[in-house]
Amino acid sequence: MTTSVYLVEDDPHIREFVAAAVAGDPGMTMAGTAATFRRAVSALDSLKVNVLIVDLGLPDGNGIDLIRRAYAAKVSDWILVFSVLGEESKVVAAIKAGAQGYLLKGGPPAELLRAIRQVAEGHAPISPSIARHLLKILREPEVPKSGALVPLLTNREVQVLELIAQGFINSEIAERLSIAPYTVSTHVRNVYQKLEVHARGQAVAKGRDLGILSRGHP
Amino acid sequence: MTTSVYLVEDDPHIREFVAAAVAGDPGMTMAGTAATFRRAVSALDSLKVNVLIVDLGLPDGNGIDLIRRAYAAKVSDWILVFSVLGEESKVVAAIKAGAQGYLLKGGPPAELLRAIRQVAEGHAPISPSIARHLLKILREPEVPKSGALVPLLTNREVQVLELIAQGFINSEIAERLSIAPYTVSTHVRNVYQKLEVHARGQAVAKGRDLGILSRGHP
DNA sequence: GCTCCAATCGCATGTACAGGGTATTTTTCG
DNA sequence: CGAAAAATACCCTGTACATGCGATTGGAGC
Repeated sequence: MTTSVYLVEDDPHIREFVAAAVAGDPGMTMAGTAATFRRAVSALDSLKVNVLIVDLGLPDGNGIDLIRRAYAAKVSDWILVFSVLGEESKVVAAIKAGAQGYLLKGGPPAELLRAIRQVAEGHAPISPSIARHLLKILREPEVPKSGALVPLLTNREVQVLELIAQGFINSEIAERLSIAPYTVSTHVRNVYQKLEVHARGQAVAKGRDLGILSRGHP
Repeated sequence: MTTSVYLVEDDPHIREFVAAAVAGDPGMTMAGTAATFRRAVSALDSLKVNVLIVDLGLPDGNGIDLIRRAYAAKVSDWILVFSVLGEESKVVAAIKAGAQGYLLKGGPPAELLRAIRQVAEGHAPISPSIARHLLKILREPEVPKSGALVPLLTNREVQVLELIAQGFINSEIAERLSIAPYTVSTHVRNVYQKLEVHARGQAVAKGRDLGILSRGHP
């Protein structure tokens, strides 16, 4: 049985390169390619292949998001990330989104083919440097404690900020906390001052960056 | 420079097998072996090797604990776990304890030697099945999706949302994107509709949860 | 007892925002 | 080329927001 491959990659050179490599292997066939995030997304509907290869450096969108969609839609048995150096920070996000393998560009063609063959056989191809990155991440799962520079919000302020992140307006927050809307305003103002922001959206963003706000459930 | 190897393994057959394999490689030397947890621990004091290989299936003790001690005592540059099938649940624990690589028994001798050479060169040798296990673990914290697909924002909408997360008001966003404030309003409205939100803070929160917005640098 | 601070409540002002429309141009893709 | 999608632009209305200020209460800690 042949292994069908679908490639999402913006660079035409790499696209042809991969296509040629796959076409040259008797056990594989190219099921198609997409050059942009948007095209890939619209192709997902009617797509059904064995291996989906995604380049994270797409010009028009979020490769992680694409992986998540493809994974949710079960368009492929396996998803491989094909990325350039310097995007290692996206490794975990990509894996969480559903990728089984993570390859770095720049290797010889044989390595790519070997990786495709590996996933088809149920293995997980991961570049050595990526594997090292994974180990590091696993070993230091919790290090958001960056010194004591994090502004300390009071309990109430955190509660208010959390409700802001959920889209409530001040009067609704007041209701939920059984306090007066004026008081909510005060809390909001104090949050702004401590986070050095001046808008609700910015406060939410900074609150997340600082680890004050917990993530939701997407 | 030769790579010195120390092996902790209870099965005499495997011990001799590994010793023979290492001895047969001109670039490696066996620095010693230990058959039990107790012996290995007492050997740690005066041990100093390049690669420490630990079998997790020791009869008299906790291999994870041994790794932790060895890691804390810095007795080796690298620690490899050499385990039998079915002990994958210990993978994460071993890695957190300090192991850099995780191999499964049963492979050909060449694979073992290759792994030792890999760690000596700074790579992380991980058996394919172990790698798959790691991926599964990494992916598990991900909350199961409720079927709803990730809303698809256009480039402009993402840009606008990013600027909102940075605290800019619509007119400032318009300036930065060289468009009319009215247009920004339109984009914001479209973002709200797609994300099913109705406030700036909520949009930022959801954008982050969905991976549309990248995190900042806290 | 006194101080500090979180938490509470209040007012006033000007601006920004959300949400309802509609319509044109530019890009993209088949 | 022609259809579709994205990006652009505009208007209006009522409400929410940001931000200036002052003030009281209750608890923690010295």
